[in-house]
Amino acid sequence: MPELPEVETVRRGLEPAMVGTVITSVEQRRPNLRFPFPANFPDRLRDQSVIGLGRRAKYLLADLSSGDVLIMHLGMSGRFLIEAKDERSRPGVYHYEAGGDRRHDHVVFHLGNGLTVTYNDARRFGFMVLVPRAELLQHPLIAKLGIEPLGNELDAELLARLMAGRQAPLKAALMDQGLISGLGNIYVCEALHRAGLSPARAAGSLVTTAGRPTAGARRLAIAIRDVLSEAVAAGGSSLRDYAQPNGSLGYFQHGFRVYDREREPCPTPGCRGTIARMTQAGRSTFFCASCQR
DNA sequence: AAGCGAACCTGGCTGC
DNA sequence: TGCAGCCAGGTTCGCT
Repeated sequence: MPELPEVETVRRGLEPAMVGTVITSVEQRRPNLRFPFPANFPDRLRDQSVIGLGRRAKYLLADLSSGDVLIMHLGMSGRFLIEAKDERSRPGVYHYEAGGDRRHDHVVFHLGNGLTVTYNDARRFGFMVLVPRAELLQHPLIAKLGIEPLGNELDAELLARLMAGRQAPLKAALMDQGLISGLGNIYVCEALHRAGLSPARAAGSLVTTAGRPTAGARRLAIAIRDVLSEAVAAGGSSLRDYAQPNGSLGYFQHGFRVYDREREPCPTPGCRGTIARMTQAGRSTFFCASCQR
C-alpha cells in the first residue's frame, strides 16, 4: 500500500495521538513481522514518552525519551488504527470505522492519554526496529536512502545527474530508493504519465550529451513533486482496505490518471490513446503508449 | 556493477 | 458454492 503520501498521511494521523504522551505498555502478539522484533521490545518501549514522530522516505520514525528511535515500515499492507480505550470518554474523537481483520493486529501501543494505537498488517512485510538516535543516520535502512522527492534538492539538474549513464528502464530507476526515496509503483506510473515519458526508455536518456537535463527531465521533476504533494493533500490513496489511522479514507485514488486504468481512454487532453499495462521487473506498469515517449 | 526474478505472506477477486 | 490461479502499495537476496 504505502508510498510516501500514504506514510505521510499516517504520520499526520498518528502525531496528535502519540506525540507528547507516554507509552504505558505494549502488546507484541507475535515474534516477528518481516524481521524478528527487537529483543525485549515491549520493555524497551514501556514508560517512554514519544517526543516526535517523523518520516524519512517510507519509514516512520518515533523519537522516544529513552534516546531510541522506533523505525517503522508498513510494507505492503501495514496500517495503524487509533482507538479510544473507553469510547464514551472521547465520543467521536477517534473511532475505528473501516473494515479490517483483527486477527492481524500484531502490536498494540497503550498510551497514557487513554488511546490505543494498533499496528495491523495482513501480509507482514512491515517491520519495527529500535535504534539509538545517534546511530539513526548510519543505520543500514536509512543510510542508503536517496533524496526526499518533496525536499528542496529535487530539480531537473539533480534528477538528470541521478539518471545519467543508466541503462535501466526509467521506471526502475525511479523506483530505486537509493536514488529517490519514497516513490513506489503507483506514483512512478502517475509521474511518468504526467511528464509524457515512456516507462521503458533508458533512465540515462533524460540527460543531453552535454550533461544537461532534457525537457522531459524538467517535466518529470515537476511531475514527481506535483503528484506527491497532491496525494498528500488528498490524504493518500485508499486501495483495497487501506484507511487513515482515524478510519477515514484517503481519496487520491480518484486522482489516478493511469494506475489500474487499463483499457480506459488516456486522460491527457487531445490524446486519443488508451491506457495499457505491461510488466517491468515483475511489477505492473500502466501507461499510454501514445503520449508517453 | 547493474539489473532481473524470486522470495517473503496473506487475502481478495476472477473464472471455471 | 468451491477451488485454482492470479494479483497486490515494498524490500532484499542471489544469480546473471
